[in-house]
Amino acid sequence: VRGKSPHPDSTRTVILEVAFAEIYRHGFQGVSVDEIVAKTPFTKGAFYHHFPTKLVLGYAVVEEVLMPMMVQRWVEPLALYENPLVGIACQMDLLIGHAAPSVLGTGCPLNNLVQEMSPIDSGFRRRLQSALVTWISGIETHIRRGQSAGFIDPTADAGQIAHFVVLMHEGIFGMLKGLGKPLAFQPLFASVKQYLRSIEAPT
Amino acid sequence: VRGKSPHPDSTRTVILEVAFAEIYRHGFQGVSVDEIVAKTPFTKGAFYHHFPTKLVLGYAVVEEVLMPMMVQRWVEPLALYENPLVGIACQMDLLIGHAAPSVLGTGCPLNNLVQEMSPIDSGFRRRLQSALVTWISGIETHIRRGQSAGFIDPTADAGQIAHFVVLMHEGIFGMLKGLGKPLAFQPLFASVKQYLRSIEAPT
Amino acid sequence: VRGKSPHPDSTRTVILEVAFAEIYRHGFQGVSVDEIVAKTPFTKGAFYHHFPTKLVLGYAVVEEVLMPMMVQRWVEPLALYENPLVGIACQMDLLIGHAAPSVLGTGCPLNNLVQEMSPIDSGFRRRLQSALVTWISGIETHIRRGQSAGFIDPTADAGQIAHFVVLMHEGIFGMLKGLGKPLAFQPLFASVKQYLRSIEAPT
Amino acid sequence: VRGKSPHPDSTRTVILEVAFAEIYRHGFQGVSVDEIVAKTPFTKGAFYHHFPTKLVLGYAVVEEVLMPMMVQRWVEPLALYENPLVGIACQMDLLIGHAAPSVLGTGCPLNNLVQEMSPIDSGFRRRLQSALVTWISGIETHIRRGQSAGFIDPTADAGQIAHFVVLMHEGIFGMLKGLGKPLAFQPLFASVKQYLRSIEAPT
DNA sequence: ACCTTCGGGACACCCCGTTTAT
DNA sequence: ATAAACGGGGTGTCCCGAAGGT
Repeated sequence: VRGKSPHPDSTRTVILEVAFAEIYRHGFQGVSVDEIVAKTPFTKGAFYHHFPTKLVLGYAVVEEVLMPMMVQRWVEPLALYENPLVGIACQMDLLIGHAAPSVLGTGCPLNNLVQEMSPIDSGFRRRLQSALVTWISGIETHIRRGQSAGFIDPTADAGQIAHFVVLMHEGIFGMLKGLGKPLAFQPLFASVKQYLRSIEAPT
Repeated sequence: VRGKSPHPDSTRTVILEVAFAEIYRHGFQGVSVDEIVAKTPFTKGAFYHHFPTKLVLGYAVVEEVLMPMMVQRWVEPLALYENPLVGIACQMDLLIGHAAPSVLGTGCPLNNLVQEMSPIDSGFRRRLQSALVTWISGIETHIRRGQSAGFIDPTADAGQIAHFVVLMHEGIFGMLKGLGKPLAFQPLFASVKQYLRSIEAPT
Repeated sequence: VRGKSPHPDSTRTVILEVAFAEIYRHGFQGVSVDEIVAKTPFTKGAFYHHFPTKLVLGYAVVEEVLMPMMVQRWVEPLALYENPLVGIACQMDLLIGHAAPSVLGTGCPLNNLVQEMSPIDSGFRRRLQSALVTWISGIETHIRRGQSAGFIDPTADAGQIAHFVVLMHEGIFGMLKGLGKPLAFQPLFASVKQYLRSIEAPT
Repeated sequence: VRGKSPHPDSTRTVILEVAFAEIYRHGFQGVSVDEIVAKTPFTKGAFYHHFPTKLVLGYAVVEEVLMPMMVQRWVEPLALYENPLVGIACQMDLLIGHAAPSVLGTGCPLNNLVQEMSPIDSGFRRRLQSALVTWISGIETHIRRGQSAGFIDPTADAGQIAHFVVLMHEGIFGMLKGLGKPLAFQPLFASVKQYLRSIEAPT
């Protein structure tokens, strides 16, 4: 944050966002630095001024773009719902069931990177693991709130539920991507709702 | 099938298996033809004698190695169990819960390729989709058998259940890969069993 | 020229010789692989088929081009002279004093590489050291012959003389290169002859 | 020398000295501007404020660091000796024979640059030539003094001797660098002394 | 004036998947 | 079935200029 400029570090930010979009679509190994800079108004010289290597760019994308996005999309909105189980189902229906078909074919950005880079590079592994844990922890907090508020079976293990909720998100993304048919969402979503009902507090 | 040789097409088979192993670990884009042939007793010339391009090799790996393997590991063993729900749980516990930790870090071969290649190449997409559908259909057959035999709620949608069962498999693989801790299997497995119980036939 | 040709591996040889010439003129660090291949009828792909890295090419140039050349130019011709001291002086006069001025400005190939690469890379250092030792040993053999034949003071240390003879060769090359005036050869050569006279056998 | 500042031109001086040291070890082409500035407390911007190009820096290193150093190390000390031949031998023994082994492996700064840059760039060539001539002239002055004082054969050509003395310095540096063994100094030094004796004034 | 951050392209070395000649 | 050759592209570095703060 330098001086009075309104766009303090726009170059870096622009590169990060473009890189995120390209990595999202072609994978980290499938994108070249040339392709990324070609989609920005800058050159490779500017790129390597901000990021020493492509790998470091990848790390920055995870930390500065992907992780905040996961929290913003999947955790924070839950605060708007009194019953977190309702929130989870509604958000899933909203962000996946009603998403553009093109997005569904590309899957979940976090899941994509986990599948591709976790076994290859430990730097990625650590950061992606951290993102996953953050996501799960965020869900867990809301599950506990739902237990306190009497919506969820208080004897259930909140952490275990949170893990499974995230698993179902990743699983849905993966299945839609693999099946290539957005229509597959409804049956899968039905099973999700059935699971969520099974952990409601007994009335 | 060349005549008197006891290993009719050993070259092609060896390449396929080596390629499968390398692709499994580094991804399709992360492996080079050189690396693959270096792990076989053959040369690059032999490689291009059997496969016109790297992409065609990838297709052959999916069709001739990966897809049979999925059926053999996840569908056929279910025939050994009277109750398919028990079979699903037992196989999952056996092949994932008791697998070597190194395998868990590399995930599910099918899921890996789906995540990496489905959005990039339509040839891969079709073949991987076909593999997924085959897997799901195989499960569905056993689910129907379980309904007929009175183990599973007969009013449930067998196809929907089969989809979710596969989703849970891929989800577990993905979560274990992302969390990097094989210990995460037990809590996830607990949720899987809870779901399976929820679709049992009412007694 | 391929097949039953008497030059079975011409590509590698051509690259080696072109590389030697370029390195001779611009130094190893001063030449790019692109420049080298541009001066051959081949492409970069062919280059990296024969040499895994630029460094390995450099090693091969030392071993396969430079070292044989030193022996051929500075050691073998001495066999033609009954008195090796005469041979040393005549060869020096012939190969340096009457060489094209352009050659003198570029110095001695061995000395050039020693100055540039010895302190930087141990692989170069070992090979260049070996070339120097070979040169010195060759000279020493002829010095001993001269002692047996009664031309050289038999009490002198043949190895020490050989070292100094090589030193004078490198020194002359270096001075001519540094002074940039081929005319400087005569006074330097006069001192060389004076030294050689000082080790003649006493009459 | 700028007036009231206590460090008149420290930035430029610091860069020059760091550059000299780096060029000494890796050669001019082997050092990058980045490496040089990284070893100073300044940035690349400061560098290019003082030196328009890397080449100009190289020229400045020759003129302002290397050349004064040569005079100071190899010419001025000779004034301390009544007999310049003794001075030459003693200084050589002192500055080479008793130098740290690490220095010997890096050779003579002047010689290094001559070998590397003289054939490549005329600006370097002129300046290095000038440095060499200065060195030789300095030696020649002392040789004449030695002739007047009766230590050196008065019929000898002082310029020729001076050239050969410098040749021997460069030759020794080159041989030690190439052979990689500081132990080689003694035999070489013995030959040097023998040459020096051969030009003594006849008694 | 001095120094810094930022950016620009050209080019470095090396590897890629592939074809051709043998 | 092979070794040799092919180019185009991979990441990263090079030297340097531009705009602006102190």
